[in-house]
Amino acid sequence: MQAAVVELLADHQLEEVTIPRVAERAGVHQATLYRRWGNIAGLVDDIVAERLGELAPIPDTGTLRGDLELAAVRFAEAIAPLGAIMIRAAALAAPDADSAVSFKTRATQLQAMLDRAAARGEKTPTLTELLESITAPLYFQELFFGRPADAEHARELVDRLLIYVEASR
Amino acid sequence: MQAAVVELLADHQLEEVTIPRVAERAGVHQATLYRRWGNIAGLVDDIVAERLGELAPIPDTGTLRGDLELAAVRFAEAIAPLGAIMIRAAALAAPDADSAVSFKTRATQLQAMLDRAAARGEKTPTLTELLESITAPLYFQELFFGRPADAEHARELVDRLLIYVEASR
DNA sequence: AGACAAACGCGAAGATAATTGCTTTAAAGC
DNA sequence: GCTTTAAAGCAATTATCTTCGCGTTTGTCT
Repeated sequence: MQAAVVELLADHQLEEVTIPRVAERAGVHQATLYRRWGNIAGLVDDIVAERLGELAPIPDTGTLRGDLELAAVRFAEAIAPLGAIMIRAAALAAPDADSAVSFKTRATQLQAMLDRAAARGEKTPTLTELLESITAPLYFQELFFGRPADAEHARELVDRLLIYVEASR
Repeated sequence: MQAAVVELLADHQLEEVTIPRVAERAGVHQATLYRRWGNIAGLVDDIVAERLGELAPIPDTGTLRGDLELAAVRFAEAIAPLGAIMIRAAALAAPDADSAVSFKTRATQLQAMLDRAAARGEKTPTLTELLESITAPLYFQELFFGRPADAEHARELVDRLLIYVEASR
């Protein structure tokens, strides 16, 4: 299932990736996909969540900078191969229940990461600051400029966030 | 045309806003819309660009902070009434030619704004830093949390950017 | 093994969207 | 005022998605 969607996204426009096509490629019946996910957005969103869970687990390196960088780089690498298209598809599904849950879960884990840093006595950003300073720009660049998320950019963003945190607290 | 789309977006899901429906509401023939825009995404993207041009002209207040705040607040106010839905629709159309042009135009104007500040001798962020620190978070919050862009939040982001710029240059 | 529940396969029917050739209206230039 | 050109209306055709009832498989529990 995962494979079929990723392959289709690789050489088709997002609008061309439909339930019937995914079903054909995956060798399952369309009705199965419609029953399980309802629409393409739900399916793709599920896959993004799955990928992030596998490829971008929340790190625990012992320092805030280490955690942030690893989290950011992993995140960038997990979404990069799929390009802007997958992010757009995931964004489409955003406000409904399921994807909200997967997002919330991830947010909770990131919060725990920040809490660990705070417990060590480090100056830490808020979760919102983290999401807005790192996740948001990575998504944004993909979405509007087609710039794939890469490790170097991710590190740059972490740096920017930490400079701000140091300066303002 | 504008009106028909905005009205439909007001009380329908994005997927329910289709060319045939917009055409009916606007009292024009669907073929007209298909010929001019090809699909819904192109149409919506056009409308977003038009709105931004009208409602969020690039300011020239005399100070960087003033410019940034006004630009951010206007931007937030221009997109807020449309909610996440319109951003998603615009994002869908992102990488193709037309929307790239409108985006580029806007980016050029913002760059000019930054240049003016630099000419006055102010410490200025890069265009990328501006987009990533202000535009990206506003989009992100709308997209994933349904939090409408509001003036206060916009100002907070400007503040964050300027603290960073002061601290790092 | 047998019984049950849950998920999947199948194909057809129904609904909607997208395209097309042609006609008609409107506008612009001369 | 007339000609030319571009855009909009129109309706039929085509393509595509989406849903549905029903039978079959698969896995689990006893």
